Amino acid sequence: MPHRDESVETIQQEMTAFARRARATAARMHPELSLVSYTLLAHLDDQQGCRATDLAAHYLLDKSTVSRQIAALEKLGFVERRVDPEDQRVQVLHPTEKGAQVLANVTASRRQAFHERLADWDEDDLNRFATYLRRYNAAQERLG
Amino acid sequence: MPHRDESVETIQQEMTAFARRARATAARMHPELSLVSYTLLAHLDDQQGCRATDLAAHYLLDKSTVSRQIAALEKLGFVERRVDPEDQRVQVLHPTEKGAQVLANVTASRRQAFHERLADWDEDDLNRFATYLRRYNAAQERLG
DNA sequence: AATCCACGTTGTACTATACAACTACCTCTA
DNA sequence: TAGAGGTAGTTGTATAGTACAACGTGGATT
Repeated sequence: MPHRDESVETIQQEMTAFARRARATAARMHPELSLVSYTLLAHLDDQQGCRATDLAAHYLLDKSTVSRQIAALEKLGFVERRVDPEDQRVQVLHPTEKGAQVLANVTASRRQAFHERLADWDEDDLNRFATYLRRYNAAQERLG
Repeated sequence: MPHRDESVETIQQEMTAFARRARATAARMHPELSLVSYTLLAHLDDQQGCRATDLAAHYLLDKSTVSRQIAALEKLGFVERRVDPEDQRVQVLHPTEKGAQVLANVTASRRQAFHERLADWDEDDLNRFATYLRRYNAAQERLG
């Protein structure tokens, strides 16, 4: 059984390796929707629409970044804006039919990739791994 | 106990969330050395020097990307090049004294951050989490 | 020697990102 | 109710990271 420090070291190394690779892998697998666009579109779908500001706050992105990402998604016809009648400043963002479709495709294909990677894991291990990841991310959010 | 699919779904979500955040977090914590530069420099340190081509192959980066990263590290005085006397085309890259110093600092501070995030984990959980991450990354390397 | 291959650099282009300045609009207060 | 101040979003500008293609130089093979 390795000492605590060794495990932490491994976790650090593996998380770093993963982070380094993730975007490129995602981009290779889904040229039509980057990791960030995917995430934003998924959030819109999940929340049944929200504001650019909410996306920025939720994902710790600058509002200008979100503005441009959304502009790109709109240009692709994946997102539409509906001005809030209550407050003319606000645009509520929604996936379009087409956007929802693409999102569904990418989600399915991502899900399949994960299933393949995890195919030979048994159910207990999967469950524990999922729990650990949630715990780790929660701690990271808490501590910055 | 969640079903297999739910665990996979959680793993996917959490890995994605982590990947999205990682670079920005690293950049905030260590403005002096990006996640990529850090990784490259650490590899040089670890391997006691290697070629740009080796870095590119190991990290799946284009050689031009590595070339520019190394150029930047050299400009900062963190890396030096030694032309291989056996083959004039080859430059063996090494961290400088200064580079090794900075690397050590960043490593220490990253390690501390991980220790903080994982402070309230018990030893068994840490060990299992480390094992799972290694296994996951190995599978990802295998399957692309 | 001629050809081919390996190593690295440079030109070019694109994406993601931040910060700052700006416009338009809302809200609150004197 | 007019002005002050705050909020939502866009645009200008700059930077980092990345890839691909074209190239130069030097080693290896035939």
